[in-house]
Amino acid sequence: MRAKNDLLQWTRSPGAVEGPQYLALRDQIALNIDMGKLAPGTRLPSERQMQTGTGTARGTIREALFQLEAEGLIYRRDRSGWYVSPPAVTYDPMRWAGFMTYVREQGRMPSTETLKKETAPAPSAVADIFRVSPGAPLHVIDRRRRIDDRAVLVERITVDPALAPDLLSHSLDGSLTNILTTHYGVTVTRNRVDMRPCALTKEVADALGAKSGTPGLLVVRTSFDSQGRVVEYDQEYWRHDAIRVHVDLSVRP
Amino acid sequence: MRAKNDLLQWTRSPGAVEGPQYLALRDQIALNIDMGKLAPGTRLPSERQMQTGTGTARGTIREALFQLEAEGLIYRRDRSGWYVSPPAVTYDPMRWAGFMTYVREQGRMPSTETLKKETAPAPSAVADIFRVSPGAPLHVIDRRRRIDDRAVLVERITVDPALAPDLLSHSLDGSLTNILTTHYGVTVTRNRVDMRPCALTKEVADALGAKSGTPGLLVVRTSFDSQGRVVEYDQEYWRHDAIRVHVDLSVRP
DNA sequence: GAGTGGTCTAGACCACCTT
DNA sequence: AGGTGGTCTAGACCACTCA
Repeated sequence: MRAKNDLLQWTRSPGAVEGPQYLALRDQIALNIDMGKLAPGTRLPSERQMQTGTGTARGTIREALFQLEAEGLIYRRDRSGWYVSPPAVTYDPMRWAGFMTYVREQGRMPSTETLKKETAPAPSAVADIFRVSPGAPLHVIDRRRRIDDRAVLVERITVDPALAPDLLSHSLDGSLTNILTTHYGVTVTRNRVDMRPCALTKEVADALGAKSGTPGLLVVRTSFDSQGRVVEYDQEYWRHDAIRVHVDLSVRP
Repeated sequence: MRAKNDLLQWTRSPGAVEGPQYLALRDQIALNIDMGKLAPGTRLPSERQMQTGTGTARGTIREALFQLEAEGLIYRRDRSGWYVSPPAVTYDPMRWAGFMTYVREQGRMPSTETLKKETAPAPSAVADIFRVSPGAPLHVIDRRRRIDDRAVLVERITVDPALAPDLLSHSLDGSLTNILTTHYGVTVTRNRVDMRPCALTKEVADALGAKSGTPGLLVVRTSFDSQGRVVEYDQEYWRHDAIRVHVDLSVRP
């Protein structure tokens, strides 16, 4: 029953020289976020609430929200509402630290959840990477990872059973590389990382509680041992607003 | 005058179990692109043409196009039309090669254009980076870079005049690092790179012939010399579908 | 000047989350 | 059960590109 949101005060100045009105609304909300009036995790008023008073169509309001989503300032939980994004964590591919480590280092709370684990025949694309014949059995692990209880990525890890036969009998909610090292004597000596913007497919989006098609970042990591064998092949689908990449290089004298 | 596009044959199967129709159209177009029926650079039929026959509203068609844009499969030229995206180039921050070099190595045609060069007072955020007082004069260079004639990024480079006094009198359409090395004896020994998804602001979007708010990737590079001084501060705004990042690391024995 | 995408309105119904 | 976002229709006018 209270004046719940100052967001609605965005009545555009009539004589303004500005552009489209959805950008004016975007600016309004962005300003509130930047000034800290809307803290991370806060839920925005509903789309229909933002309409009240203004003669604005709902579609126009949604345009402003999509814009902010693309910028990483807000995100949505499917059919629940729009929320202010927490700050992104920084990922440094040059360090060998795993998710649990570097998230914790940044003062955040990481957690991992195994969604599925099975030994399944290799699809041909993956078989090529492991240099086995298509259809050969490979361990496949699907996990979901959270930061401060917000799901930020799902990943599919593929491991060759030749290197770690009964891998799936372990608890996989911690560091996988750790298990490979400790229990199977595997040593990773080379790491390849590829990154590209993408849109989340329905399957991934569902697991993240997002809408299919929301922007994401695909990070593919391939680890090799000293003999050049692929140890671990990891496809990570990130919410695009949750990650930032940082690389620092010096010339070796 | 011909049957110009098979894209319109996407009449959804009536009894289908599938989801929203904009995703069906998305799949249709994506399929055509993947199969090579729509080559990179090809222009899609206009939105209103895609409507004809189907009883679909224009808004629904646009939703499919936005989705494909977010995935990086297509892009738009403002008020001109939708086009199939060319393949992305791969950027490896660990190599010290510049844009002109690595684009050429990948069989593509790079070009650079200087939009503006001036010596202007430092905004406080930038002054901090260079460790000068706010308002101190710094060289600022705005450039636009293309791959195969398509504008893919605009960048703003900031250089301390103390290191390169008459830098702006040079032609800046080539490698800037080259000029700094050759003419001013500056040696870069450290490079820091930061990356994050973003949305293109109006100013940037205009320079790229894109619509404000289209998804982008911000790459910030900071170069230092052996004494730890900032040599070059470079903010690159990329079309998100034009770049892919690749890092390869081995343990040093 | 014809055609394009960009913006906006004013409805509607649905699946799903929340309480 | 009520409210939320998700999808969709059917218009309209505008600014701009392109030939």
